[in-house]
Amino acid sequence: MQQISELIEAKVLELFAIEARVDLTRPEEQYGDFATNIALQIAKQLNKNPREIADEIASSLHHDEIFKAEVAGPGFINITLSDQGLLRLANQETAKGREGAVVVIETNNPNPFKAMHIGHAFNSILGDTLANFLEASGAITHRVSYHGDIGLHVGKSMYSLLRFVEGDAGKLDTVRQEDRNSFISRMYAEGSQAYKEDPSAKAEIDELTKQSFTREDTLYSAVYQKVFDWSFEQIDINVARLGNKPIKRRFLESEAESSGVSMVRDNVPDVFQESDGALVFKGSEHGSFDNVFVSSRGTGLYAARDLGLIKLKNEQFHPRRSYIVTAEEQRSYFVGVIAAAELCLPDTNGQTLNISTGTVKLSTGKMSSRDGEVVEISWLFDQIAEAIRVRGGEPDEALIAGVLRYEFLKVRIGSDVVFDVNEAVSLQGNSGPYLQYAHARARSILSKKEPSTDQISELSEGERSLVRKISEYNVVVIRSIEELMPHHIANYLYELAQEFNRFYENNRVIDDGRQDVRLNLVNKYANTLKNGLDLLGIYAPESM
RNA sequence: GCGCCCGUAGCUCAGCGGAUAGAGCGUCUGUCUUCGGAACAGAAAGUCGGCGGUUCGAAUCCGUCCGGGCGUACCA
Repeated sequence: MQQISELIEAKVLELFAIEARVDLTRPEEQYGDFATNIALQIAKQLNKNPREIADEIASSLHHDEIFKAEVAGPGFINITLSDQGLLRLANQETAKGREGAVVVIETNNPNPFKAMHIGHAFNSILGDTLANFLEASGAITHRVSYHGDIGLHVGKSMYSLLRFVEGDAGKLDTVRQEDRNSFISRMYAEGSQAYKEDPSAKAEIDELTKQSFTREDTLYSAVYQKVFDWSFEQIDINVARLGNKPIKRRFLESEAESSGVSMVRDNVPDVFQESDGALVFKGSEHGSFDNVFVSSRGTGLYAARDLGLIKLKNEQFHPRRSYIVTAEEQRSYFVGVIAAAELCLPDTNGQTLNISTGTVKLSTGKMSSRDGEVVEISWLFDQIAEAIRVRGGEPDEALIAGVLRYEFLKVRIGSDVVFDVNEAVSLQGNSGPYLQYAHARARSILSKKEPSTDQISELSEGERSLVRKISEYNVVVIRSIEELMPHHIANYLYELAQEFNRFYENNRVIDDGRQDVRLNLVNKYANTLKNGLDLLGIYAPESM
């Protein structure tokens, strides 16, 4: 493909003395394998009819044996490769645009002391997938996580927990392991409600929140530690169930806090200024908004912690790039935090990038969750498993994760995801299971007979369509990885699987006269699909 | 008010300077004694929010208006 572009560029230079950049696109199949609009682009400066220009270029290209060139429409040059040329294209390797660069990326950040919900799942899956992309492009990738182990949500949970244990932390042992998820979730919900409705509870919770920073009281500390451990046990389980790869280092807000607050103090008044007793960063001068980093009480706020976290990551990894995936409401906030960090730590300049996602909204369909506010991840797992069972399938973990991953990865990063459980769980059409099924089907054929020959001379129409689609893989993947936009791959893989299913309907493989050729193509297809699914972190099953 | 994001088929979304605007779901009609039907083929359905502009060419770029979301100092 690169050669074809260069060939045409050379012809344009030769015929018209113009140095132009020729971009090839993949047009609809009826037009050929590649197309370029170069004639339309240079028509004006040549003051010539674009079709004439296209004709000249096209006829000069005709000699080459690997393709034919035709002019169509207002002046497009459509290029069709020989079957051999197309097949060769289907075998290329992907490029390594980040070879050797050290990068850090947060791949999950649910908080302990409260339930993990669907929004956490979204960010986790996205972060993990982008980490796959970074790795695929050759970067030395460190997956990390970041969690809020201090603050108001801890106070709320501790309020209910201390009531539950009635002075004896040992009472927590009566909670069975399989109930811990919902137990933690209930404790938080109750504390949250009390905080809202009962002024005396609110005062108590504020006090318990302060204690989350120090944890000096022995009962508090014992309860805290136990539920902290449970929380991470559950977080690890749930994150793994999403299909995420393990993280290298877990960061906590408490450690980021101490690092961040001292950093802020050290940079007064150059970076931060005192205002009403608080330490403030004038983000409005840096494309953000003025924001308090250290409160007038002297405690670090969220921004100070994020600042400290940037420092900790830099010290530990010295990354070329550090990625933080968050919801869009934090977009402008992070512009400020990153600007402040770069002023305090000049060697982190250009290092930290905030990728902001849309929000997960719930459709108005039959969406039930215990408190009506959030959809807990464990509930969602159950719903998907049930849907698979209803269909007569085995709800193994890989399938469940595939449903969620694909649902979140198929939309462009930044746009909102309206999550409809019923639809996600329908397992039909443009869905994770469709792709997994399309893979299992192909592998099923291959398990009956192995492909032998790699000698393919001529392709039938249906075969050629499949090869044509396979040959698009590299371009799509390179673009997707470069832009860190998973949806390009997701959409491509769906089209690829559709193409295969079409092929499958009309082309008998085993015991057909063209068995050897077709086995080879099925093998190519299955490997291509698997590679793509691997990048998305979706398991490609041999059977299901 | 100011800043950022978004308005594409009934619904959910791709397409982000080019050839008749695509897909899934939903609706309607078919295929079906299957190398695994979680499939395939087809139909109906769109003033690409409105209006201007740039361009040989605009859903795509620019302006403006309308409509929605988020943010806008001691929450996270």
